[in-house]
Amino acid sequence: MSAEIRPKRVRADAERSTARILAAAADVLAVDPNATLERIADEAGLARATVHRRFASRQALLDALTEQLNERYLGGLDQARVDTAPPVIALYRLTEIVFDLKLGHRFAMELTADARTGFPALSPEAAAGLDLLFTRLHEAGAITAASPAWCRRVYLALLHEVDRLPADSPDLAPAADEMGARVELMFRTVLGALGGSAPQSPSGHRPDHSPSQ
Amino acid sequence: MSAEIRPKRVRADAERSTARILAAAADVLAVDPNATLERIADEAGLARATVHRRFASRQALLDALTEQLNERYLGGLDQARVDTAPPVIALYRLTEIVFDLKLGHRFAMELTADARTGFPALSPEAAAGLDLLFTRLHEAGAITAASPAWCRRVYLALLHEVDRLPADSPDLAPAADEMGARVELMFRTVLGALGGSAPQSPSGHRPDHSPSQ
DNA sequence: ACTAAGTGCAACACCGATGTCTCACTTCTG
DNA sequence: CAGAAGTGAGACATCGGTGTTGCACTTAGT
Repeated sequence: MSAEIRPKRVRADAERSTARILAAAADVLAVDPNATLERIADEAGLARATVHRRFASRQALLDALTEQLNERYLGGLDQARVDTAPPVIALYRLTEIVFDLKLGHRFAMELTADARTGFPALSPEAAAGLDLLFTRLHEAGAITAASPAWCRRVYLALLHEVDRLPADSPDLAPAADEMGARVELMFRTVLGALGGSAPQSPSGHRPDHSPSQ
Repeated sequence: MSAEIRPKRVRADAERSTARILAAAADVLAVDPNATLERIADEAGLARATVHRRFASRQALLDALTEQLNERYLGGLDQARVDTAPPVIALYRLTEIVFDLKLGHRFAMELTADARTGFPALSPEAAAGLDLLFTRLHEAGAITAASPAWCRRVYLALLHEVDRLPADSPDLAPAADEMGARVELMFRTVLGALGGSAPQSPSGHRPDHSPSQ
């Protein structure tokens, strides 16, 4: 095995291809986790061979996507000040951010599932971040659910459902922008699900009028 | 239409095989929706060829399973008196029944998803039954969520999560029997998620704690 | 107990998805 | 501008899951 020196400089367009593939994969896999590489390449506007050039195997692509996803989650957790801000505020902000990422939540949800389908798990760091948030929410009395793991599951499950909700659903009515409405619904629903009284709670902040900020 | 292959008269033997296959399929597919027919046959203790004898194709098996599932849901909806009983009671009873069915909720969840994966939809009748229940819940002021479709999605999603929750989760503590604990958690969680304040449950438990912390 | 139906086993063809390779062509980069 | 790196297109091998068939054997029904 000769010490092969791979080019340190990746050509700009190659990097762009990689990005497009990952983006396309996120989109396509969000809808159908069993989508073909052909389908993904198609969505990315590239040839299937190119996908194989950038990613040695389907699994490699999945891994890379998972990694990217986890990084973004991690970034979101950080940006939402999950560890320092008032937990209810942090939850709302996090939800906003996650929706803003526009990443396939169906795929993201699969991160919580076992690897039987070939999907790796949510990174321990990201899980820990979420756990911290829910622990703080519990301590603050904003929710009654005790175990962070359960909260995480519920959060991700509802995230998926809200994401998949048709834009013209009556439950999305109140807010002006659609994203805001989704965040609103999501926020309300998780808090309720985890035993917190979202809208009328004195400790909770009420995002009724201007939810996006 | 029934997807089963029945030449003339079905031998009791064969019928039993069919049942075992359907049961095995429900179990296996609940964990991995992409499981092999081999895997299913294995679980049923039968040869793969036999599966093909009873069901012309994988899709046929899926259809039959879906049909069976829908029938059970329908039976549960009826048994829970969704149309006449006080809606909150009906919800609790329905949840009990559905958990009792021990059907793969992961698979059941897929019923709500699009047919991209080859999974057919929840039958209109069953959907209508659920819709009726949630409409009545809304009218009774037990929940604030307006659209039955959204309620349905949340209900099924949470059903899946509660089903997949490890038996030793701290959130399952209160009740004596595990099933009861799951029903309890499920009941509390859906009502909360849909904007209702979880009342004293029919089983006598008080799920809400005073926010003394 | 006799017969028809059902099953296990193994072999086989088939199909779709994955992964590899080559070659002509395009696009970066220095 | 020139060479290197990247790409598209297509052919090709491979692999796993599906569906079929034949044959020996077991089981149910009357």
